[in-house]
This record gives sequence, C-alpha cells and structure tokens, in this order.
Amino acid sequence: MAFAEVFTALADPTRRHIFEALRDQPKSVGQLAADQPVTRPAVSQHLKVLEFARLVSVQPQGNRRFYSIKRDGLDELRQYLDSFWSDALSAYGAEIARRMKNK
Amino acid sequence: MAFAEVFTALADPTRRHIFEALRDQPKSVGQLAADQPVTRPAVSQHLKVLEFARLVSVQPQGNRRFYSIKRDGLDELRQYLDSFWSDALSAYGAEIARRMKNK
DNA sequence: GCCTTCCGTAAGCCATGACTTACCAATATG
DNA sequence: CATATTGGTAAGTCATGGCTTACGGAAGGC
Repeated sequence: MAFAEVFTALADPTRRHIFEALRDQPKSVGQLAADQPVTRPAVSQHLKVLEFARLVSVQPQGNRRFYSIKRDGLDELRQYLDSFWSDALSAYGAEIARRMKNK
Repeated sequence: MAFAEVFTALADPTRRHIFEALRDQPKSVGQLAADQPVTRPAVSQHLKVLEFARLVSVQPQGNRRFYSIKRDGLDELRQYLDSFWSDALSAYGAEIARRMKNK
C-alpha cells in the first residue's frame, strides 16, 4: 500500500507546486519557498511529506539542503494505476458503454 | 488541471476502497455501503467526489443507482504521471544517483 | 569569536472535510 | 393505495492538516 502516501502527498496543491518546481533541477528550501505563496517553514513541512512518500530526496550541501525528485513514489503510483488497465477492465468498460447506448 | 480532483478523490482511504470495490462489476450504493465501515450517506458523499473526478459513472436502474468505474479520471492521472517520465528526467535522475555515489 | 544565513521543529490557530443522524423524494411491492 | 426499499441532501460535530510565529542549532563569512 505504498501508493497511499503518494496520493496524500500530491493531493495538496501547494505540495504539487513544490514537487513540480523540482522537475528540472534540485533546489534548496529557500529557493523553493521563494516561489511559493507560503512561508519557508510551511515548505519544510511539505517537503517532509513528499520525502515520506518517496517523491523527493535530500542532499545536504554545506549550509543548505537540496531537494530533488525521486522516482520511487512515482513508480508506486504508476504501478497502482496500471493495475486498473487490465484487459478485463477494458472489456468491461466497453460492455458498459454498449449497454448505456442501448439504454 | 483535471488531475487535481483525481488526487483529491483517491487520497482518502475510504474513497479508494469504494473505488476499488467497483473494479470487477458495477454496484449499487447499498451494496457498496455494506462492505464499508461507514454509513450509506457517507458512501453517497464519497461517490459524489469520485464522480466529480470522473472516476466513476452512474446508471440509474429502477429504484437503485449502479456505479461503475470510468476511465477518464484514470487517464488524466496517467497523463500527469507520464509527464514526469521524460528522458530528460531519467537522465537527470541517473546523474543524481551517480553524484550521490561519489559523494 | 560574532553575526548572518539556512532550515528544521514546536506550538497554536483555523478552515476543511469526513462522518453522523434526520429527513425527503422516488420507485418497488403487497 | 399503503408500506417498504433505495438513495440523495441538510445540518451539525469533530478530527485532521495546512498555515503562522517563535525558537534553536548548524554551517558560512568577516
């Protein structure tokens, strides 16, 4: 049930913004907070949740802590998603669609 | 930003249970509530959220309303997820991993 | 060594949201 | 018809969680 934390983490808009801000490069907490409408401690708390969901990882560098995207959480989410893509479900969906049309 | 509602919908455990209970066949509200630790009105409210997220659809049948899984919401989620699977990100991830090792 | 920068944690506030009971409308059943 | 099923909605309660300010500790610069 590892995907649970991923859903929780990405359900919050601010947390998604932070996560997406890391798409192209690692950033320090201060850098991340600068682009957010919330204070730095709030960003810190969000990063904690994202880290717990295995969506980001930290790399301390002197004074600062650089966060970057980690694929583990995304992998788990994708795995969950894939389990709904079975042929059985597709066939079932088509059947429903057919019934709806014939109403 | 259609995926936002999907994240919100699937972030709640009860809502995920309801959603997953529809994997193999459509079910009425009463049927769904019977397998949940919450009351029927609660299930109704959850179904409303799931429907808004385009994760389920309704098909009234006489007295009852049969809910079934709808792929739209899942498609949107998958699309969002895929946007993080670019080669650029993979390359970047590998680079980070390399740096971490050389620490 | 002293002050600044960077950031995590604690404590408290407040809105949101997940639940309940109570109610009502619509369809089924006798 | 009268009563029972089925299920959506309203209203109210309560816990959770997202935010703030305040603080402390660790590394950088003079």
